[in-house]
Amino acid sequence: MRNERKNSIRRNIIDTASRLFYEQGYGNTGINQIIEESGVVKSSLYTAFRTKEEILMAYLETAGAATDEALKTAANKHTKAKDKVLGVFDFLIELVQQKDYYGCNFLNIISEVPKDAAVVRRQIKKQKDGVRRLFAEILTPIQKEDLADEIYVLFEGALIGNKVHDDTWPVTAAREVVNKLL
Amino acid sequence: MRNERKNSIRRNIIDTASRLFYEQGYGNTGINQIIEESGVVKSSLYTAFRTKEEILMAYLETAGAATDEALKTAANKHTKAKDKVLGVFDFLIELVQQKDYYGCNFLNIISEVPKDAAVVRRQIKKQKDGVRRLFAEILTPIQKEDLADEIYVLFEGALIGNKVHDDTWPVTAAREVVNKLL
Amino acid sequence: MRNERKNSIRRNIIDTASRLFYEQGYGNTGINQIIEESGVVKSSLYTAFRTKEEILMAYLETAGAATDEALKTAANKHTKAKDKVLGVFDFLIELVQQKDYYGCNFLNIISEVPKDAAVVRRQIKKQKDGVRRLFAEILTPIQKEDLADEIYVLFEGALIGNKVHDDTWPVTAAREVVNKLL
Amino acid sequence: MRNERKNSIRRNIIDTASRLFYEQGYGNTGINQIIEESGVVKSSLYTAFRTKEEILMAYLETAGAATDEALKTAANKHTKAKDKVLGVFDFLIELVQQKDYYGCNFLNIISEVPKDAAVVRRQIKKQKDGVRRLFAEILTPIQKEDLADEIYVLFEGALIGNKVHDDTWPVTAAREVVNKLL
DNA sequence: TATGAATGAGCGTTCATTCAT
DNA sequence: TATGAATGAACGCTCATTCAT
Repeated sequence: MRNERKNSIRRNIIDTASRLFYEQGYGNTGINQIIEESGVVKSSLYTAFRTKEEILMAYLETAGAATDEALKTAANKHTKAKDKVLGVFDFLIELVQQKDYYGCNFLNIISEVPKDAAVVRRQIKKQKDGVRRLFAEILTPIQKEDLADEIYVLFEGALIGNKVHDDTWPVTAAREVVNKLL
Repeated sequence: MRNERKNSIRRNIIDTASRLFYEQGYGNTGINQIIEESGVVKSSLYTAFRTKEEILMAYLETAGAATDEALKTAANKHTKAKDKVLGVFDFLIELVQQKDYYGCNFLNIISEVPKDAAVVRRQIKKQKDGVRRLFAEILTPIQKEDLADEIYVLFEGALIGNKVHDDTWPVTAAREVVNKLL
Repeated sequence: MRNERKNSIRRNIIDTASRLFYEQGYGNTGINQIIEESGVVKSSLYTAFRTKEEILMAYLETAGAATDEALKTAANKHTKAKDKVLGVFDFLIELVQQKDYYGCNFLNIISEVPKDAAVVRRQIKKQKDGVRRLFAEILTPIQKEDLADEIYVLFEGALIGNKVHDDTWPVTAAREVVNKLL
Repeated sequence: MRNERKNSIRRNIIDTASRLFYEQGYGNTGINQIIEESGVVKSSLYTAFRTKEEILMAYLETAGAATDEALKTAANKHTKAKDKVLGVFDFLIELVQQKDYYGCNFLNIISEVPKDAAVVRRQIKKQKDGVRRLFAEILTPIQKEDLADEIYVLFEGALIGNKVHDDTWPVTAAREVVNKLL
């Protein structure tokens, strides 16, 4: 019961903050907006999290786990290595066309965190290293793991290109290069 | 006389703001810091620029022109199309290793501007369209302009990958893919 | 006209803050109370003063000048050195009996400023050094300036004793010792 | 068992709070810091003490008993009345030179307690009345008890003078006056 | 009794912008 | 046109205390 309540507060904050951080950005989201939209009192928020940055970390971890899962699922729809990789890019193509898609959770954050927020940067790097590893794991069976990072660079180019141009073509272009590479 | 002064004020603000926006980010840089470090008084700043966003626009335009120039110069060091393209990536490799390099000016900004700042987003898109066009112009003579956008996606992947991992390898990996593609 | 307004804001803040700092203490007085009772808007206050501590400094300087003046006046009512010194203690006796007297401005502050507020402590020390100097200057003509610090210690004992016991007797006792010493 | 635990909690809180109140001041020490550094959970603290002020009272009483003891010990090192009194000031001279000395426990507090904290002020007065009584008791055998309060004022002047000037000379000066008086 | 969770009020400070001259 | 002064709203965070279990 106690934990339920604590968790409900934490969850509530993380859920609200996640939505706001994602839609508006970290800097453009104030603690006050988080408490208003979550209904959690300010001091309770600061009992659950010591700083705004800690909320950001929770957001990154939550979104990170979901992203890992989604990418793996997309890959595992296929059996052959090349299809798995292409499956990831197919997933991206669908993803970026969703109307509530505002770009990659992690790339959105990385440019607006202050210099001294090394923990945040490290977490994002860690998340992205997971994607590199995913590609490497898929490609190892066909002895093409040395292509993992090249494909990863295309993955990032697809995401940020979509953000800049607000269009699907960067993802499609990246997929096409992957298709040629493998 | 007046115009000189006005222009010197504008330049002064743009120079200072550019440095700060680039090093700290747009949101992490306050108007007060800009006036302190530029020596321009606050109301003069607001005579020269109507909003903070206008200063941002001036920064993007200034940095954009310089970037265009630098990329063209890097390409024009070579004569053959493929070499020109690779020359651009070679330039990136050197660029990201400079100690005062904090990432791509434009990708740094795009994620932290508020939703309603369509002008800013449009400007960044325009800037990046210039890069696509550059690749297309280089590749047209050898009838490979349809690869321009694929190479552009690698260009962006290189930049943002460098930002995330704080390392040169994403740029090198992107260059390698370009080498294979052409 | 401009300066009038600026000064009126500064003066207004200093006056209000002085009263509140003196009556309630520095820590027990919030910026919000200062702005409410002075009528000055919060951001105007922070244009005039960079920090709360700066307001404290202005208070100490203002009160310090007034105190210096009052002590000198009290001393100069007399011509003989001993009478001058006793005059200072007579002034104290009257002072501490005033109904709006809450103790020495400076001793009130010294114990509640944080460790790192060295500027504040230095200012208080400087103020008190002025009192020591006053006694020394009075006593030099009769070649008793070596007693200045002993009398100064009695001066402080009188003030803090009055604060602790909320009574005039510590001042009277100090005066009596001075009478014996000279 | 329960009482042991309760007492250990009380002692723990008092010890931690005493250290913090003394080193940082009452206002500059928050309940949160006390619970963090004592390891006692917040609600247990509020079971043992009803308010922060009650903790302050416990601190004053504890420190008061220790101070009484120390002063008596210092006096009883001697047999003659004058020596006893001078012994107290000798003790002060050593005391204020200790590196973890931050001023008189009681004078440190008196200026920063809110107006309405009459209990606290009364306790401090009571503590200091004990010092006056000590001097009186020492001086009664030699029929000089009428000097007790004059010596007490010097005692306070020594302490607060040391606080202001961060130096031993005020204590030495006070001792010298005592020497002359007796 | 003991406690983990929750509270509302307030902290000092900074934001981008506008006004009066 | 240029400027020093002024603005209201919001910032992230901490306070001493109380509640439900």
